[in-house]
Formats: sequence, C-alpha cells, structure tokens
Amino acid sequence: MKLPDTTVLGYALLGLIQLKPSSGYDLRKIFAETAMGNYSSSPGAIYPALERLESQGLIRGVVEDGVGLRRRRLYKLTSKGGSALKRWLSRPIAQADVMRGAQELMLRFSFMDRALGPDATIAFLAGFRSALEAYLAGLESYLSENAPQMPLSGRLALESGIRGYRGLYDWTDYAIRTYRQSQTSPRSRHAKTDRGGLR
Amino acid sequence: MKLPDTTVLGYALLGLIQLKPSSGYDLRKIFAETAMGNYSSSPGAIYPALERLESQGLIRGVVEDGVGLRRRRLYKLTSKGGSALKRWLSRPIAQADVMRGAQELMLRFSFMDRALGPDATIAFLAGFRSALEAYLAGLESYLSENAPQMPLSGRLALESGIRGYRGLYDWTDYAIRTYRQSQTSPRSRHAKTDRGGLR
DNA sequence: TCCACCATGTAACTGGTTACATGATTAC
DNA sequence: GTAATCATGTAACCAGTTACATGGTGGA
Repeated sequence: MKLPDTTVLGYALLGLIQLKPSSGYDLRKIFAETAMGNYSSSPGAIYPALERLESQGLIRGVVEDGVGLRRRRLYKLTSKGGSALKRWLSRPIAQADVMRGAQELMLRFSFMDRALGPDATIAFLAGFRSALEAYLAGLESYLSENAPQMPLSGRLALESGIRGYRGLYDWTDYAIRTYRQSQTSPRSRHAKTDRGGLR
Repeated sequence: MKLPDTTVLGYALLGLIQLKPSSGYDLRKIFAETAMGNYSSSPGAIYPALERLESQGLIRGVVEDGVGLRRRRLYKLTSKGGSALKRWLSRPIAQADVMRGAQELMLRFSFMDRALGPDATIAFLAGFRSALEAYLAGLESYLSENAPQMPLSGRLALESGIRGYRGLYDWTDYAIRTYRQSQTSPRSRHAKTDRGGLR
C-alpha cells in the first residue's frame, strides 16, 4: 500500500498529452497562457512531474531529432497512461471534491468527452449536479439557521459561496442540454484545427 | 530579503484569532466543521503554523491552567500580528488573485470589516469588482474569438468559469449595497452571541 | 554581435499530508 | 472500566516554489 499517487497536476498533464502529444515547454505554455493558469507552469513543477509520470510508465518521451530543430522531448500517452487517465475520470464524485471548489471536477470534465465519450460525460454531469444540489442544501440550511447571529461579512462570504455553487448547478443543466443537442446533431463536434484543452 | 512569508493558512489563523482568541483545537474545529473547510484542519498543519506565527511574534500563546481544565494553549493576537493582518488585508488586488479563483480575496474580505472597518471594506469590494470586470472581459473576448475551434467540453468548461466570475461580479454589487445599507441603519451589526468567522 | 525566445533542467527550501503517539477528562 | 472526546504534538515524506544554469536558434 502507498504507491506514489498521481497528483492533480499529473492528471492535468496526462489529459493534455492525451489531447495532443506535447513537450514540457508546450505544456508550460498552456498553463502560462490559458485559463488553466491555476496550475503551476514553473519548470520546477512540470519537468519533475513529467519524469514521475514517465517512471510510472504512464507517458513516454521521445527526443525529436529533425535537422535544424532544437532538441525537445515529445511525450505521448502509453496505454497504461490512458487507462490511468480513464480511471481518474471515472472516479465517483466525492462531496469533498465539491467542497474544495470543484476545480478538480471541472478539470476532469474538460478531458472527459475525448476519453470516455459523450454518454459518460453526461452521466458525470448528472452526478455533479446532484452532488451540488446536496451541498447547496446544506449551505442554505446553515445560512438560514445562523444568519441572524453571523457578522455581516461572514454572512456575505457564505452567500458568495452559495451563489457560486448555484451558478455551477445551473451550468450543469446547461451543459447537459448542450451535450444532448450535440449528440442528436453531431455536426463538427471537433473542429479540425482544434488545439485542445480549455484555453 | 526572503524572510519567511506568512502563508494563506497563517493569515486565516491570524484572522480567526483576531475575531476570538483560540486554541489550536478550536481552530481545527472551525476548519473541519464550517465552510472554511478548504483549509487544512490537520494537526500537522495547524500546530506548526501556530508555532511559526508565534516565533514571528504575531501571536502569543498562554497555557490556561484553571482547575479541572485540560491544558490548552490559548493564542491571542499581538499588536505586531494585528498590523501584519492589516497589511495583508490592505494589499492591492492583483489579477493573479482573481485568476486563482479569488479564494484568498474572499478570505480577506471575511476578516476585513472587523479589522479595517466598513469604509475600507466597501473600497475593497469596489476594487474587487473592477478586477473581476477586467478579467471577465478577457475571458469573454477569448471565448468569442475561439469558440468555433474549441472542443465542446473545453468551451463548456470555459463558460463555467465565466459564469462563476460573473456571479462573483454580481455578488460584489450586492455586497456593496448591503454594506451601504448597514452603514445608514447600523442596528445590530454584530450580534452579542457572535462566534466569529464565516461559519 | 546581441537579444529574444526555444527548451530543459537542477538544487535548496518549505509547507502541507498522512499517520502515529500521548495523555487528560467526561459520560455511561 | 472503557469509550468518546478534548487537546497537543511529532516524524517521514513529498510536491511545488524560487531561483539559477545551460545551450541552441532566429532575427535585428
């Protein structure tokens, strides 16, 4: 027991590499320049993480040696890496995931349709939705019970959280509807010039 | 240069101790049982953090020795700790703070009216609001430019982020209005039975 | 020639996680 | 007496941060 668990950053890397084989530099740019910027992007995080993934056999890096090219190590997902990614994407939704702001769940979602297909993605969204519903119920009952005794800023901070989760809840509805539509009329689900990820 | 910077957890502890002198166990309970659960709560995080704060002179712990009482170390804010807290609360809002989900900003807000008063809090909310506006503009222009080429899940994930920030933006409006109201009719801004924090 | 960018590393440090340990007090 | 809770610690481990280092390539 206690085999070195893959970090969230590791899974983010796995997911991006699955979308498109990439070098460490490519991945750093994605974290630095896109909406995925909440993850590191520093070389001291990315390169060791890639080494770890490679030593676990989840990715494999090949040095590109074209003429007049800078050396760069292009990483591809191995089949073991693919199944590790799918296992992570298929994990049941814990309420702890919701409590921590649901960022990891959103990350999973953004890789999910490519790896598991639209049906699994819709199922995931439905589970996400009911987890949010349960969590919201708790927050709202807490608020209604304690609002009178709470300091104003505490009450407002809690209300901000509630609004945020309610917004996410509405979003899951919207996302499910959108997915259903795209299934019945699947014209151009992915564009050819797709560069991957949630930029 | 490079004096050991106080972590976000450290500031969370400072803020809670300012609201009410507390022991490590009290603070752990707050993190474990309230909406502040995104912070550690594990003894291996709290107690070392308290030691660090004490060694920096920001708090001071006194062992309560009442008869028939379990020994517990009650921490109080020192004046140095009070000014450190105020400095943190008064920091200008960086867009990096907004990008990382604004959790630290919400933490600052929840301690702010006690430490800096309602005027500073309203000013903070106004700054928060305009930072959100700027960030939202960037996200939305990115979306409108790239939506056609993005994979469905990536687009939806981005839209979820935009909805979240828009919700926060609306919340800042609401919070500012609420604060203004409470200033003109300041009846019972804090209840006597107040137990502090954003529970 | 020199700067900007591509591209990959590494070394020191440090805060948080997990897990274990200890003992006192209260309630049953 | 024993279980639950109060209350505080500590030790091993590890990922991420900061900062520095290295060298190739393309354009001005």
